[in-house]
Amino acid sequence: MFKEIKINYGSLFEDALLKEIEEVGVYKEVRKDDKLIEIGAYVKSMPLLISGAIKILREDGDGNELFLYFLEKGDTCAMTLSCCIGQGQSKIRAVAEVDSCLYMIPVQKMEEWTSKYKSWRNFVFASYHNRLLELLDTIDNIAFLNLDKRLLKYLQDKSKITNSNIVSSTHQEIAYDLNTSRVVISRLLKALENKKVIELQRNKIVLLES
DNA sequence: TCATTAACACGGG
DNA sequence: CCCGTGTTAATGA
Repeated sequence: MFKEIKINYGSLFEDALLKEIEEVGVYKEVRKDDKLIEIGAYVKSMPLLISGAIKILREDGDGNELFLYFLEKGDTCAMTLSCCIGQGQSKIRAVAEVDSCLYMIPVQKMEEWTSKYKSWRNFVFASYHNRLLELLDTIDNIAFLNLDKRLLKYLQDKSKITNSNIVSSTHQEIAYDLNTSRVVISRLLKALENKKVIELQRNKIVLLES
């Protein structure tokens, strides 16, 4: 299983670091909808994503969820990084979007590697950078785009991470992620279908060629 | 005007 | 039958 690490991270990390990852890392497989991190949880290890995709969600005081972004292979969780530095609790929830494979690294190693390996520092900074850009993009979406644009982007994101133009979600699930009601999603999806952008089926949404 | 909530009918598995 | 879907009416921001 370690060769998976090498394939996805080999170009980023020097051999000595790869060797350490192999020694202390724990390989883990998760199924779709498995919860990886709960809000308020203390983070004990940081994940290196090898395959699959993780959905990152925020939650308001009333328990309403809001989709933030997806993590894909080669990504790590920036929230975890910040938790490790500040010893804090997670502010987000992480749920496996599809069956995924991870390498779990104990947080104690974080600090050690940060001073020891240049490539690790670069990786951490790059991860922060990417997450920040991703978040800005999401904020733009929420603040400046109408819900129909947001919905379309959500579908396209989802299609991208599953490498398929078929999105298997119910209208209700989408409504939860975008923090709105199913009626609205149904109506907007219907409108998109009329515009020949998508095709609707039960439990399935087919994205047509654009 | 547009979202939300509740309610209802339709239909496929 | 159960659940996802499509629609409408009432209400509110």
